[in-house]
Amino acid sequence: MRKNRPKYKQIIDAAVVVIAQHGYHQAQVSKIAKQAGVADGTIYLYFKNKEDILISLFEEKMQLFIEKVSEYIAGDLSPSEKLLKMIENHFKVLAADHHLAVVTQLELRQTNLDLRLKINSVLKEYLTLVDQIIREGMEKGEFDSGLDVRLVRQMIFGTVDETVTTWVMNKEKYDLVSLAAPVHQLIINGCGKKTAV
Amino acid sequence: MRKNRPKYKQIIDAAVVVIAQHGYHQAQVSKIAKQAGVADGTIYLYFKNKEDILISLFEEKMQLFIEKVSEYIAGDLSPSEKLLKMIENHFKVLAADHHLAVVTQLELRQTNLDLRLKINSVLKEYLTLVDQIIREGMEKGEFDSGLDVRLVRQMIFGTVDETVTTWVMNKEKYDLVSLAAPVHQLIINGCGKKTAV
Amino acid sequence: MRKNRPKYKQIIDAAVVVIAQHGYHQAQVSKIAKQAGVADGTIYLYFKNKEDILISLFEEKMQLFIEKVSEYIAGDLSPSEKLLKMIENHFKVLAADHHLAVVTQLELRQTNLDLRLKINSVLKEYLTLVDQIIREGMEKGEFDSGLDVRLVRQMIFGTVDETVTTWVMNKEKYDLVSLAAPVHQLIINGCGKKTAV
Amino acid sequence: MRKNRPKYKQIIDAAVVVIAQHGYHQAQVSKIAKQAGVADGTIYLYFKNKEDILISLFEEKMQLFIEKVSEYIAGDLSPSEKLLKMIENHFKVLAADHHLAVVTQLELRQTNLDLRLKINSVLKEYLTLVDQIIREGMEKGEFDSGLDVRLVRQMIFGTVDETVTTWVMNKEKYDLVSLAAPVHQLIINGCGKKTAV
DNA sequence: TATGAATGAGATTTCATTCAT
DNA sequence: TATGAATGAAATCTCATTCAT
Repeated sequence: MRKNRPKYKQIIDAAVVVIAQHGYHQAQVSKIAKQAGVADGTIYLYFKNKEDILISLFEEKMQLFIEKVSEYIAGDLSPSEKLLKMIENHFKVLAADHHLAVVTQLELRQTNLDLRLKINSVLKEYLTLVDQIIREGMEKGEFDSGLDVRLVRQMIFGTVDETVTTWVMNKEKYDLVSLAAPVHQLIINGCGKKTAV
Repeated sequence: MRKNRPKYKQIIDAAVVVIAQHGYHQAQVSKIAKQAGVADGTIYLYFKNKEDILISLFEEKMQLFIEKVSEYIAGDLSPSEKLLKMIENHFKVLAADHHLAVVTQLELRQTNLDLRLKINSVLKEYLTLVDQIIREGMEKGEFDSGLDVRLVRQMIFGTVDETVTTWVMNKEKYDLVSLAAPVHQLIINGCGKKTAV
Repeated sequence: MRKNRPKYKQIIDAAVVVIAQHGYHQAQVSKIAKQAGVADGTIYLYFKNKEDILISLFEEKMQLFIEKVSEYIAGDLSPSEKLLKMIENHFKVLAADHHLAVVTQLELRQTNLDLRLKINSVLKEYLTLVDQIIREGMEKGEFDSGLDVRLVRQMIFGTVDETVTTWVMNKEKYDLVSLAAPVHQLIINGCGKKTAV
Repeated sequence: MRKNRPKYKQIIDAAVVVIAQHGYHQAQVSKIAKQAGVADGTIYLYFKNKEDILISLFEEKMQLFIEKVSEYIAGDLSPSEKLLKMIENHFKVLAADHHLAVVTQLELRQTNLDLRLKINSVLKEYLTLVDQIIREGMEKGEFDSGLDVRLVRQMIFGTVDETVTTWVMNKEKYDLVSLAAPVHQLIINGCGKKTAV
């Protein structure tokens, strides 16, 4: 399996660094090869083409989110607590890796539509986990049972994503992780059962 | 003033159509010129360069959002109602113009970072209006007075934007405007005063 | 006759200024028109095309050289003195008009071959006057009767031209006119030591 | 070193041919590439840009002049004989290569000022050799010790250059090399009759 | 596996010239 | 005569990908 070959990860990490430092449009294959310490042609022994590097990069890094969140979901926290953990994890991973944050929030969005659709389908697995939390919350009576799962998922992901992007665009000059609690609160309020109307 | 000359709008509208139909990276100046019914060189009598077309396009169309929302804000609706109107307007404008929706949600995001920052500064005016609604809601006691305005704004814009993008990516196969009420409800719940905890 | 119409000289003078200030390749017709205070289209009422402006400019300015030299030739100076006068005049005219010097020595040489050939044919009249002086010198026994007139003319013009060009390229930081005497001396006497003076 | 790679000279020679045949302004990179038998992009592996091709071309060919003249200078000819050898060499090199003559005398002068200044600084090495001959002649008492070296150099180079240019413009229809002696004679002795020989 | 020299398609922008007013 | 908005042809350079070694 290609993923086990040493240069596979080497090239992906080089891509993250090069894209973060030079920007998506200045991240030529030759620059990535140089950063990875391999020849240009070697890239093509591990990846079908440049787009494949980016998708693989996204798949690889998305695991960092999915593995953790899967753990939380399997655990016996309440749905609201699971959501908090998920948001915290999302913020922590990106706050811990500046390059990755820049790449996922800013640079990778400059790609063509075709690539974006492929990235979206990688993202789907993550979003499905969000859906599971929402459904569990509704079933357990913690969230309003009349919620539109898709809309709520969009609210959650939209809010989280916009929060991270704004943070990156502001040069990460405030603490992202500490925003997890208030963001969670805003979302939970939105999902919460109406006490009395 | 260039904006009053007939070909200014003509070229911008042509750009929207061409970008929507062919995608950002296939929207060559010559294609836009042809669609606008002018010579390639004529484009440069109205716009400094290709990037300038896109920024102008965004500025021009952003007015469709800002003017309406400014009206609502000036009116005597409650903050919650103003927010609903804003969301409705946002969805209506984009639902009514397929090309524009594709361009703003998908194509214009493929531009380089530099252009995106310029687009963001145009967007700022719109976001400021959202801030005004949030603040008014907090002052009038309709929203929780302890809210972090920036976070709430990010939630609102993030949710609305994600909702529209998902709708566009799903080929607009369901009704966007009817999502205004439930999206608004989700947001209001998030902002609402805690009745009892 | 077009040359008598007021805007003819106005446009030529504008061309000299614009070319001197912005360089040949940045001397667009629209810039010349603006400097001359006329509309772009007006240029074409006086000149067939851009090339025609330049040739006319050269013809016009070449008169400054030819008229004077014709006078000297008609006078009763010795051939050697006539040559000195000619060189002096050449240097004086260019030293007195910085713009003209830059245009003739540097900018006008960047034109395409076709234009240069036309300019050369304008120059021919001037070179013919040089030939007359040489021939007269030979006939009067002041110059060696075995001289190849064409070669001598090339030496004279080549030396004079190279001297002016070097002076312009050195930002005209020394006095050009005072070089007339030694240049004349070199030409008349050559480098060889006079066996007896 | 790039100069040792076979395609470096191949491209330069192709440039000389293409420029001579089609003229400077019609010497597109793609034409040069085709003539050199390489792909357009290959040009840019050897040269920074189009201007770099021209400067390199000039540097490369200038060696043909400099090497020979350096030899003569090192030899034990008299200064006057060295000068004759230099002029002869200058004429021989250009007479032997029609394309090169057209390129250096006509086409390369149509370039913008910036490039011309760079070419001039390459030329400087050659002119320095001329200066050496002049100084040696003055020291050895062969030339007038009161000469202004710069002026003499301008006379020599101006005369030689003008002679070659005229020859090229006249379609090289007479023998250039046989002009070396009379040109040398003119320079050495001037037009003045020797009072005693 | 690994290399890296070579490939070649493709698009923005300028500016001399025209022509309807 | 005079205007100036509109025209449209034309060329440099980049960079993902290949393939002979």
